[in-house]
Amino acid sequence: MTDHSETRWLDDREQQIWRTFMSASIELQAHLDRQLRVDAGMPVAYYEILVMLSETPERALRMSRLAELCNSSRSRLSHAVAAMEKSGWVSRCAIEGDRRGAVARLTDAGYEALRQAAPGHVTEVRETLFEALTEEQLRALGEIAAALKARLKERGCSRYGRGENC
Amino acid sequence: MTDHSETRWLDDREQQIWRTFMSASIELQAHLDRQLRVDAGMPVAYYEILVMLSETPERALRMSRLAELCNSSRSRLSHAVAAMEKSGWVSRCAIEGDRRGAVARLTDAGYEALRQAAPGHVTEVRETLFEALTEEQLRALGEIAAALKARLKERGCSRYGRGENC
DNA sequence: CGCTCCGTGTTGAGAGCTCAACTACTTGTT
DNA sequence: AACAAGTAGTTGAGCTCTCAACACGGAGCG
Repeated sequence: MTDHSETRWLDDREQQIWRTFMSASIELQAHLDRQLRVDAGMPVAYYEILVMLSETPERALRMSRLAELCNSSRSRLSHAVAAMEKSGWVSRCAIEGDRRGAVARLTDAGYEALRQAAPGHVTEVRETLFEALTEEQLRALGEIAAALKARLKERGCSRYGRGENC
Repeated sequence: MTDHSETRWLDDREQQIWRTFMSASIELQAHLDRQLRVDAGMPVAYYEILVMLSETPERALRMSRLAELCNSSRSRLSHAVAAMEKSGWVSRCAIEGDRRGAVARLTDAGYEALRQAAPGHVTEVRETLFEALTEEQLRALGEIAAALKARLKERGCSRYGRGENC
């Protein structure tokens, strides 16, 4: 609480929109996470990491950069990469010119795992998101999401952002 | 994968909408979770449970019903209620007429904790969601969320739903 | 009754996340 | 050069969630 005025509570309509939105997005994430765990043996967060790595020319990225791209904390990424290193999907090596740095590189096995996981995941995304919405809704969703991200960026870091890069 | 046809990949626009939407909703949840942990010492999932309990006349609900209302598995709720029982926010007691059942009841301390947590949370929701969107976007978001939930309900349980109630 | 099946709730193990603390290196300043 | 401050990444503890297994009571049927 920053102000000392009376709280402006949500009215019924706002409540309804709010709860529906939150439960829809949570359920969607949970659904996709379960699909990937069952079919590919990886949580969706790990999948995202593999995707980001696969989209670079070298299939490799510096840890800090990778964390940004994945909306992840450094800590979380570090744990995740450690776990995926055990699975043989990723390898870590030093970076030239900065002895602090570390680079995560997608291994061939990791690329293969991603190649096998991708079709099921994309199909699930298409069927649960894109086929559920009209073109107009899709356009609106893009704008809404962008507005929310902008809002969070503008004020998020100041008070309840991740302790990092603020 | 259910079909054997070629995967229909996401085009650039779809990718962009998809990633923006997911990262916006994840960040929003994380933001609100952090706010509640810092200011009220509870994760947002626990807050939701307290809210549901507080909205009933008796401030009490059967576990299974409470789980439904919170979009939670029975297991998760059981762990959560156990934790909140330790905090003194909730108490559990038997239910009459069905000796399997259990009822979670909001204690006075729990109600008080909720009363103190609510203003900060609601203010945060208003500022990060409602004030970020136009009226038109809000209306659209309500419909989009409803469509997504309907979609998930219709096909979710069949393949990757929670192992329960399917 | 005795049987099976279903529903309710709990439990424990293990996975992944957050937070804070820490090491190690780099950059900027004097 | 030397020191302070900042940056990169890791680590461990503690917490919450998931999953599978379990215990126990209820319901239906022979």
